[in-house]
Amino acid sequence: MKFIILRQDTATSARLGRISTAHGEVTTPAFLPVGTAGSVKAMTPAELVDLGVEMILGNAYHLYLRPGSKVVAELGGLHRFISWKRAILTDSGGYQVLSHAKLRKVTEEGVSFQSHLDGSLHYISPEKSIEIQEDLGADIIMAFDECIQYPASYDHARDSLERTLRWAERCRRCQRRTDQALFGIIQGGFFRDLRERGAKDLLRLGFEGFALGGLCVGETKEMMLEVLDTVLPILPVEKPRYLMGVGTPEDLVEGVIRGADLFDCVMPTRHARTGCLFTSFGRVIIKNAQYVRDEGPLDPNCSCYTCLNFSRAYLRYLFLAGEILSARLNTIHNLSYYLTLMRDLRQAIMEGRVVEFRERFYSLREGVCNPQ
RNA sequence: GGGGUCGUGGUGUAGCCUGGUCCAACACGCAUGCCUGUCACGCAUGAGAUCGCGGGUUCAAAUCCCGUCGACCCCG
Repeated sequence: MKFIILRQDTATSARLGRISTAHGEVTTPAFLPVGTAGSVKAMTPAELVDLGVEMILGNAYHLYLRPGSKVVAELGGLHRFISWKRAILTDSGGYQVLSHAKLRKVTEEGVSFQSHLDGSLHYISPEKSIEIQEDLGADIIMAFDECIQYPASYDHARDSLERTLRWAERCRRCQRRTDQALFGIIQGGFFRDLRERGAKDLLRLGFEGFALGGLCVGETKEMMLEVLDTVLPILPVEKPRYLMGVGTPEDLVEGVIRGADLFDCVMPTRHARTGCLFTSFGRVIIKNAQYVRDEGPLDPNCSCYTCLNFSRAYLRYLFLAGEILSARLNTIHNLSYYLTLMRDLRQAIMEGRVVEFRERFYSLREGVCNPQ
């Protein structure tokens, strides 16, 4: 993997860049749709390409459990298995330590889980996570970290951070393949000194990119932005910065302005399936009764397939009727919205008008949007 | 013409025999919100029935009695 900065904004920390991988280039700032279990739910790879997706995210934990990372390796790796020719980044499975909290046991050595699929016992260590991710063969792989819930005590956040740092070092050391970029993950909860330590200690281990983890776990917007303001400035300019699990359209704008390059989030795809649609005016909850006879497009400013061809009334009907097409059309739109937002942000960086973009982005939402 | 069963929110039901704890419960539906390194799930909150109608018994009736209307069934 290679990363170059094409343009650095002067008024903000935003930057335009390009990641080159064996599976194509990714222009940053970029949003990665989430394809946890080897598929971006409801989308075909061809549709993702049409939307302009250059990299997707897969998950080591899920693919290890099913169909099995060895199976994927035997079938030629994840790209070939899911027929996705562009770039892939795999998550280490660390987040599942958090999301499957009930079933976990964390020790210095690693984490034991009970499978959420069949209850069988499994064990993932930093070494195991790297092995899985090398079997999957993504272009970018993540260090195995521990993501803690919010709120967390200082002592817990510190212990967890220190363990995550030791795990990061083990990940670095056990890496075999040289054609995959390994990113480290900065934890530290919402304590400024811990985040600073997490970043500085991780820098010394020499990863090819740096991620901020443990964000958007229940903290306030201000707290998250404070972490970004603390950590992003001390990261090396020449390495990609990745905000894991982030976030809302607003989060993306704020992240880009602070110098983040990569984002992934289930929000556009999951919300598509649960009827919450993103538009230039804010969120539209498509099941609401006010759309029952609404013949207009979901977002008049959007030129995706869904907005060009279907009415709000039809989208509402499809959703309430539980039609599969609802998930598909909604996902096409939400992903289109996210990808267009990122494309517009990149354009704004290129043209040196990031601040203006931000103002317009927020002003469109004032007063007009669906009351939250 | 005779006999029987049933009528409870939008839908389907529970409660009725053994009247009070039912200004009525459950499911689905409906309405509003939530969802941030994903079980196409899930969660929260809310609206909605004078218990077909009328009368009676009783301190008290969705519940017992009488009448009546309606739906369905059986016999003629």
